[in-house]
Amino acid sequence: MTRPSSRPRDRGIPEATVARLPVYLRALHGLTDRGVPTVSSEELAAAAGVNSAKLRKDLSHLGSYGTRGVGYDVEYLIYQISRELGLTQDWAVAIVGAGNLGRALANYGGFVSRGFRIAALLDVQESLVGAEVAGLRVEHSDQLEAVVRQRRVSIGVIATSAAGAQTVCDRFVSAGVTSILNFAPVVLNVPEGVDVRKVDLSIELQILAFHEQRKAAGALGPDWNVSVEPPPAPPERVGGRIPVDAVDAAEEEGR
Amino acid sequence: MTRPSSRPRDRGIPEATVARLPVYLRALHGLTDRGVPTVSSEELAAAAGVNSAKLRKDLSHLGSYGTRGVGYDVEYLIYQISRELGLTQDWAVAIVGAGNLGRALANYGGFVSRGFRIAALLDVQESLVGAEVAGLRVEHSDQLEAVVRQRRVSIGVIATSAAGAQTVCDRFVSAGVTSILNFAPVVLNVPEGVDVRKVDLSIELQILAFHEQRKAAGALGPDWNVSVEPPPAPPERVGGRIPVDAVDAAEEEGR
DNA sequence: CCCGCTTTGTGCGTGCGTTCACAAGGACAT
DNA sequence: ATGTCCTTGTGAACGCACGCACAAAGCGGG
Ligand SMILES: NC(=O)c1ccc[n+]([C@@H]2O[C@H](COP(=O)([O-])OP(=O)(O)OC[C@H]3O[C@@H](n4cnc5c(N)ncnc54)[C@H](O)[C@@H]3O)[C@@H](O)[C@H]2O)c1
Ligand SMILES: NC(=O)c1ccc[n+]([C@@H]2O[C@H](COP(=O)([O-])OP(=O)(O)OC[C@H]3O[C@@H](n4cnc5c(N)ncnc54)[C@H](O)[C@@H]3O)[C@@H](O)[C@H]2O)c1
Repeated sequence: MTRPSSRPRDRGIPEATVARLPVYLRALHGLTDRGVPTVSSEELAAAAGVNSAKLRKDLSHLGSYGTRGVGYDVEYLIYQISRELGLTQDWAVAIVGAGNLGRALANYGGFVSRGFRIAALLDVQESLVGAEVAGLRVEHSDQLEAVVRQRRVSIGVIATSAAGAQTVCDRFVSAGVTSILNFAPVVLNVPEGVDVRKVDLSIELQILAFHEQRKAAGALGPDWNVSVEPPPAPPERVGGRIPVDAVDAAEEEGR
Repeated sequence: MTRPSSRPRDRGIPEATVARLPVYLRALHGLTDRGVPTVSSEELAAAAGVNSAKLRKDLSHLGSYGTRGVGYDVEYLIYQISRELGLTQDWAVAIVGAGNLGRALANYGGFVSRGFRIAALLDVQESLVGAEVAGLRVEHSDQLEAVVRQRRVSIGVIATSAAGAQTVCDRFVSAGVTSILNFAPVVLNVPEGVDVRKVDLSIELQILAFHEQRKAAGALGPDWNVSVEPPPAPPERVGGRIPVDAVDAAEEEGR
């Protein structure tokens, strides 16, 4: 009621919606490439692999950008979603860990495509420092804080071994980074206000395995995966309680 | 009421729970490595980064494996979760695409650690075929169907360019693979009964950017990201409708 | 100018997931 | 054997997300 604008009636966009906006955006880019000027919610939803009602509700959170009876103007919608996601500005990203994964990330074209710029690639290992990867020179991770401040890094990517992840995370945070993307198989501890997203290959595989097992189980009857051997330890109590304090510190390479 | 067993009262485990079981499993492995025999829901929850009530409810879906007043036997719980996830058996995985990412995946130790075995690494590019990566020889993707059948591959990983992803996916499916992990920035089309999980770096970054922008906006007042330029196209209608059929076919490198 | 067609934007019912809070259960000491 | 203490397992309340179904709105044709 306060503003006559047709934009966001409410600045609180549901998290589930935010996670889908990039998918819509990609589908829309595909449409512009093919010269399509306008798209209906039905068509766009199909391209994005979602329900059309869900798509419309998602878009309605940004404002009223469609035309009834016609659909959405592709270019305009791209602009609006991009702005909402913050892609109209440049984001400087620092990658720590120049191993297999870190180098693959640095070489990844899709990284740069939408407003994300790799500002630095850091590693602790001396033998890697100075090497050139994707037009970047690997810098020593001692420089982390300096690099973050000087190059206005706002997103940190952790591609180190699991052992180093929490330390790197802490340093990112103390340098002022409040958005972190973590590839190491560790639960990171961060203060309030810092966003962490994790990408965990091992977890994805395990989820797939679970469903795969289900499918197989259906064909073979119930209880087929119950081992003939008795469970390894009929939970027999022996020792007393052992206090566990720094549990989240010691996690080893991807289980 | 039918079975006296203390196991699954209900075989339907919530999807959200399944997604967390691997996290618990990892935390539990960390505990065994430190020789901890028993853990309370409070401690384990802290290690996994979740609410303890949620942890208990999650575990309760598998059965009643805790001891009141004491907690959970670590080894035993590891066994139960592993079995539920299907990790007590071996899963053969085939990776298609031996580019930067595919090679990083093949080299990834955490891949093999828990019952997952890389059965093949395939690529269409002749110059890559025959190369050795992580003890594997790259094979030509013509061999996909043969490899899947002969080596009992049940999980397919797609690490090709976006353009090739759907084709590879179709071939996986027709060869009988019903679980697919997709790294290409494409919405895959699969028949009922096939599970697809996607890992999309670009989406994760965009979600982070969204929240990062939010935080900055709070400090700078509302509407700060509204460009001074008028929106690129005051959605002015020109041409007529253009039918869009194969929308999901044409997607380009990660936007 | 009005009418019919198409598609948006959304109110509403439903179901899932999260969290609180507590009774029930088991271990250990006495 | 009994009491105390601790932790599990879960009932219940709440909130979010999804999808149906429809009224409102714009467009084009007559
Ligand atoms: N390779 C994959 O496909 C893959 C997939 C999923 C997850 N991961 C995870 O990503 C991480 C990296 O994987 P990778 O295959 O590149 O491993 P890697 O061993 O090849 O590379 C790790 C790099 O991080 C550096 N490093 C370690 N500690 C550091 C620190 N404190 N500061 C700065 N640099 C440090 C090392 O010097 C090394 O170069 C691992 O945690 C791994 O579990 C990898
Ligand atoms: N590199 C990254 O960090 C990263 C991150 C996220 C997503 N991705 C996505 O993962 C995919 C692979 O990335 P990359 O960096 O390894 O790219 P890349 O170009 O290095 O490798 C792609 C490989 O796939 C092969 N290929 C293409 N079409 C094929 C087909 N039909 N059958 C078999 N092989 C085929 C190519 O020959 C090439 O070797 C891309 O879709 C990319 O968008 C990459």
